[in-house]
Amino acid sequence: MAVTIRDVAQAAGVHVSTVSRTFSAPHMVNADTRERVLAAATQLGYRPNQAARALTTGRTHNLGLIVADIANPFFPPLIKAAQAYARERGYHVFVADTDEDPQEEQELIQTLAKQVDGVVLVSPRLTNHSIERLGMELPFVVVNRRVKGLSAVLMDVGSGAVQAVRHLTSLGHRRLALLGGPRGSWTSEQMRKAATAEAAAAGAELTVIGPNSPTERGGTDAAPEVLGCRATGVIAYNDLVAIGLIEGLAARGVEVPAGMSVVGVDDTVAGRLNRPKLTTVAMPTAAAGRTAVDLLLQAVDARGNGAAAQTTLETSLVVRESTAAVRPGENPPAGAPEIAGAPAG
Amino acid sequence: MAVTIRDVAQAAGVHVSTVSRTFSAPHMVNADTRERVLAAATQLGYRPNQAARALTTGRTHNLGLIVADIANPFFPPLIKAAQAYARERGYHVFVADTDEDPQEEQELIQTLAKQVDGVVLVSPRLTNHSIERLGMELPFVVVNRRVKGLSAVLMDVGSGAVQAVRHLTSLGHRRLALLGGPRGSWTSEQMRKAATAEAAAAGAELTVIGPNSPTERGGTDAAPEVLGCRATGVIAYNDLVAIGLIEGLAARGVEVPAGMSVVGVDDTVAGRLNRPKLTTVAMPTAAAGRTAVDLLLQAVDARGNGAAAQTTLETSLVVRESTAAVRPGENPPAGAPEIAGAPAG
DNA sequence: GTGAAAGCGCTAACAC
DNA sequence: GTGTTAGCGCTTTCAC
Repeated sequence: MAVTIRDVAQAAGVHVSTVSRTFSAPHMVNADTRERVLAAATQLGYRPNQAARALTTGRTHNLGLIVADIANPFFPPLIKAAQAYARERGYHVFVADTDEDPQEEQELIQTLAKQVDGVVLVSPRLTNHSIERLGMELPFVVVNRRVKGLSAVLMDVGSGAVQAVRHLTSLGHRRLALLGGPRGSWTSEQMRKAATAEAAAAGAELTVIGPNSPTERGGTDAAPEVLGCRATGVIAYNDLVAIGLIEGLAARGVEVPAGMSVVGVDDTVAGRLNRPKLTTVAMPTAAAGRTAVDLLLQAVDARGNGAAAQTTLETSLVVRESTAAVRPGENPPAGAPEIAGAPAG
Repeated sequence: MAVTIRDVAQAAGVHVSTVSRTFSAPHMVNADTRERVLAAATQLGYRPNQAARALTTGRTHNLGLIVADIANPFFPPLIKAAQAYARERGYHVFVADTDEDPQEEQELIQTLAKQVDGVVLVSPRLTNHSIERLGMELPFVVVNRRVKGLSAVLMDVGSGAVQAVRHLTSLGHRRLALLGGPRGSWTSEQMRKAATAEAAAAGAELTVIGPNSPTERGGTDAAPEVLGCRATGVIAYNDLVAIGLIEGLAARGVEVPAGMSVVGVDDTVAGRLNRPKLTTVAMPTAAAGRTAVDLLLQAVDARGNGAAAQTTLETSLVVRESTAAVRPGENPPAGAPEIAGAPAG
């Protein structure tokens, strides 16, 4: 097998405990001895075995990161950032994909439990109740979800939706549509509430369409309904849905942004590369990944005590080419009574 | 702490070794006893501690997966497939991102070494020599690279490039350009060789442009050069480069596919969603992920004996909207001598 | 400041 | 078929 602490001890002419101390509590060992041990260690290419170490310390220095779908363009930047940040702090991370299956999610958590110090759950599919129960045995941080007693990082899509509505109304749009996400999505619900309120405040009409599949297909399929409600500006659940919608509209002879303004959410590469380039609500996914790891490590250190922390990350509208001023005549006929809008604030 | 094998033994009224056997060699224990042990185990919620198990067996049941950049759209499908397949076989996977840094790659491998049974290296940035050396201590599988003594999964981009050239020449294009990837890319070199040979065989001219950054920017920047060589059809190193090129051409008043045909490589979402939809060489990334894990597990089981296996995966051209027949008059004037092409085969 | 010894949770001979 | 024992690589009392 590989080189162990015993080999180093022998080579340095000290006892194993001294070698152990040199690595886990260097200040407790005489400088000279330390040098000698370190020299022997590098000479032999010794690396402490984390797994063995974990057996006595109870700290694996590993984290779990569980997402619904690695291939969904929303996740990779988050995974990348979480992994990089964890590494900086001396942790390795298991990345697992549940394929949107709650059953698999639970199984994953349980098999991972003994090998990690904590896990980050991104947009979990498990019920709050299940998560709470599992949370008793292992530190968790949830992303885009609120679970009693657990730290969470939330992305403020509500404010993003508000910005999107303002952007559209400032371009003169008065009839808006919101393409919601899948049933039960926390994000979708936040968007709906915020957009509805803001539209009302701005005196605009807003039709909510959904639930929709969070995919390109979801957008394409919704195109007829969008046209049906006579909206001139629409906010989609995410970039994929927005892109699908644009396609669906094109198939029906409506060009974006000339005939319709479309706003996405997420700011994925796909949207950035789309033509027209997508106006979208940028989600702070990388920051979310880092923050989640940060909170998790805090929770790990606190070992049960220490209150759960909630961090809300700001979103921001990125204006590109898929939105434009409403065409004259596209709004309710001049002179017709506007929908009464409650003044904001 | 959590529930251990000892608790189960006590509850079931047997000794720890019996419990151990019930989990690692069920056939070696009497059916009745086994039932009793299993009952006690589930009742207590016992799960074997993999890390402790690894200490004696030398098998961690963990794998490492090291990629250059998680956020690059090429990798997620591979990661997803590898992870899913590993899980099916009872393995968890550490995913790590080197940020294209060979130093970091090496460090990662070394710190991971003790915690995994093997690692998959995707498009490694380390030199072959370094990899060979590390390969002595740990089973490796490399993807898109050949390293002496190690199993590898290769994607046949050469054949993909040939298909792309044929597609373009069959559309009447006679002056082609190839946008290479970054310096030292195995993939890029394979493409160059294959495309050059096939173009010659088809009596077409092929200009190689590069090295280019494997990003959208790389494509945009290459636009002037592409125009300069008077090509009417171009094959880009990957989808991102292709998309960038299309943009760069548009900025110069050249529309795709009317004014220029463009073929990408990878078949990422980005290309699928681009407008015009990208004609591209589909890379079997998911299959590569699965195959890599498969080969790795074989190597792990063989423990040093067992020859290194090489698997080459086919690529295939997906024709969409970014390629079209050459415009009349765009080729060398009729009557002018064609470039002599060596007949194929 | 360093050595000796026990033990983390588990498996693997070896007895019986 | 099951119990006993030693030990995987490491940390951590406790002596000295």
